[in-house]
This record gives sequence, C-alpha cells and structure tokens, in this order.
Amino acid sequence: MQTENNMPNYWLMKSEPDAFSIDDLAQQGPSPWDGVRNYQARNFMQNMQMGDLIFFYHSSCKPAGIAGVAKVAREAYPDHTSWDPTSHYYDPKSSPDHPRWFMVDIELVEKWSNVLPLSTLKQDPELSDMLLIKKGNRLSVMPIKPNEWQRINTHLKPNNKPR
DNA sequence: GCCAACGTTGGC
DNA sequence: GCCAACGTTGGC
Repeated sequence: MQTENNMPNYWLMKSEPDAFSIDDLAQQGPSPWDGVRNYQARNFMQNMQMGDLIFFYHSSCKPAGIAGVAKVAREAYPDHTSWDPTSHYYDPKSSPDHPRWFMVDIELVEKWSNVLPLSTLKQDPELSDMLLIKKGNRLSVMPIKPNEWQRINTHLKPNNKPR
C-alpha cells in the first residue's frame, strides 16, 4: 500500500544476533519478523510499507549497534506463531480468526563492514533525540526520522573500503 | 550477572 | 481505574 508519496519510511529493528543475525538474514533471503509481542512495536510494523528501509540492530551483544540495512519485503500479516501452542511466542488470546499479533517480512539491503556501535550514536549531538538513545527505551521496533537516517548514513556508517 | 526501566497483569 | 507485583529488556 503506497499512500501520499513515494518516499520510504525509516525504521530500526532489534535482534539478538544469537537468535537471528544479519548474516542469518543474508543467508535466508526474505524472512518473517515473528515473535513481536509488544503493542507499540506491533503498531509500528502495521504502518510499514513495501520498500521502507530498516536499520538492522544487534542487541544484547558487544558491540551492540547497527549492523546494516534491510527493507520491507512484505507488509504486515498475522503472526502464526501466536496461535501455535508449541511456539515460544504462543499467546492463547490470539487465534487465526482473531489474530492479535502481526509480522512483516524483511530482506537484506546491505551488511555494513562493521557494526556501528551504540556508543558512537550516543556521542553524536545530532542524534540526541533518537528513540534508541532515550534512557530506558525497550522498543524492539521504532521509527527513525529522515534526518537521523541521513545523518547516520552519510557521517557514521562504517566505510566498506578494503584495507 | 546485575539491575534500572519499562510493560503487563490482575486483585481490589 | 488504581497500583503492586511480576516478568522482560538490554546496556553495562
């Protein structure tokens, strides 16, 4: 669904690389982002449109930070793991008739040469408003403002030149 | 492994 | 509708 204009929206999605890393995404191709069980994160995913761009963030590892870029390959649809009793993500209040949880598919755009650490993002005064940096933020899916997207890509993204 | 911060649950 | 208790997130 494309609405007012053709500009992509920008997002950030967190994953623990032990569970699902940017290399896993590269290997698997378009992959479902299942298991989100937070309403705010779900609502953000339901606002995603085909082609929207995503910072793929590695959390709970060192260094935690942005590992590369992905894009939305399928818009929101019901997360079937929510009604699978054998799934770790099972929610008895969700059913095929009344799905409570949704997911999108995402696809790798580029893996960066190095992870851009959270500590670097925190040092940049132009990024001080980022949700990611706010104290206590625990969202696993969040919007990124266009100026933040540009700033990170033009000034902070690790270069890919061989040494 | 610690623990601050947060979201959710459920008794009242 | 309040809020204490609980479970989870995620940087450090």
